[in-house]
Amino acid sequence: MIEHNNISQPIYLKLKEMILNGELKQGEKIVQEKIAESLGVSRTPLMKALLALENEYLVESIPRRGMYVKALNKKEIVDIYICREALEGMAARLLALSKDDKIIKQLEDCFTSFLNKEKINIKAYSKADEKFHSLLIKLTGNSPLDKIYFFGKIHDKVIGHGLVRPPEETLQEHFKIIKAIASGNANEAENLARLHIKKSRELLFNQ
Amino acid sequence: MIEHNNISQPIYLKLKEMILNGELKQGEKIVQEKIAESLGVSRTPLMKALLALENEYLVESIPRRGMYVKALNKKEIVDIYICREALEGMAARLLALSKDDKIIKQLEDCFTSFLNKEKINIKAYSKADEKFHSLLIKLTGNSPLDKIYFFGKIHDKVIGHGLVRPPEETLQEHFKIIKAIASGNANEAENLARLHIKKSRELLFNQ
DNA sequence: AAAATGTATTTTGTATACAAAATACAAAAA
DNA sequence: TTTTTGTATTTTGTATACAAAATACATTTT
Repeated sequence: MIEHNNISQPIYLKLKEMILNGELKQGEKIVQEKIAESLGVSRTPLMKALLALENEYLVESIPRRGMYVKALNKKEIVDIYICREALEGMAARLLALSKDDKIIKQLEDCFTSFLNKEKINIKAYSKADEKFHSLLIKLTGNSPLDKIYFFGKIHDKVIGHGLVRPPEETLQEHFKIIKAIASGNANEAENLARLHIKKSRELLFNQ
Repeated sequence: MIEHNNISQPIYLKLKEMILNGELKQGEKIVQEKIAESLGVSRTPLMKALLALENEYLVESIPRRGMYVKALNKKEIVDIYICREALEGMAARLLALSKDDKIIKQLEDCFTSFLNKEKINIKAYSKADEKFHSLLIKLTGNSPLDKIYFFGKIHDKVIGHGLVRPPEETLQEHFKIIKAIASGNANEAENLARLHIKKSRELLFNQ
């Protein structure tokens, strides 16, 4: 039966999930007919989804050869962190300038449940971390910024558990960033947000 | 006759050109069959090109309605400039840290022909300006950064002639940025690159 | 005349068909 | 055995076909 309501979107989401959870492995070739059949769709909407994923650095196309799950080398990971540094730094600056209590609240809410905890659940914290960083971007209301920030989920895949540094170390930093935003100190907010990413990058790089 | 060597790429380039030079107007609907026929191709490779353009903020898709040439409002233009501020600032920083004479040479070459000129040709300077800013990004060798920097050409379209401020004002600034990069002063390079964009943004905003 | 309804046309979204390029693999040659 | 060559198979890139949604437009109703 033929559907006409955006099959591409679910395919896109499904493939993204499969890539991020490792069901499709790095470097693996995506044979269109095979994947299309396994998902019960034709190659046309599948191709749309793949092109979207290519633009998110999750899939790589080699013309006349096929689509491959993007395999990130160390340099690319570092380069992605450098981009995040620039973008999240700017986001923190913008939020500090906006002075909106609701924004502070939402950012704090990511982490309040982890305060004064003896042991922090890594899985839960990792999710909160991802939420926080993506919120930082979204709350700016700058849609071009949001459009080019698609790296958030990538490191999840790169680093097994999704965290480069332990929660004990980063929880503090997150609240410092929020505090700087709340105080309206744009320079401080930007610097702290950048330092936060930079520390992780340097740790990854010197591994 | 059926071709099998990336028709999408030329279509993409052609459409991009048509959008940037105004042949396709902002907000105009792109009726696939019409464009496909006028380009002598089918809808399949056209769709690939359109999806690529969508990811570059040049085309907007409204599901089940069609693809439209993206019309940028003032907020979006400002938001794009904010992104450029973050990205080009970071690029200038990276180049300053890299300390490579060839890089300095290439950046300088963009503008040397305009030095000590009585009258500067706007068209030529506008092209040089675009070259400079895209080089700034490319020379970092950071491919994710290059991938997310696709705004360079957009303001060309937004601002008629492609320049927000007169060459007399910006020529100086460009050389100051290059000088800071050459001296290896990363903070200075980043600040100047950001200020350069910010000034144009503020001018646009207060129009 | 304006609004509502129904029908015809257009256009999108998806599936399928098919040619050419890429790949796999077996047979022949070195 | 290793390399080369030729053939069969697979897979991509493009074109086309077709159903459903969207749009246009004329007719009817108020």
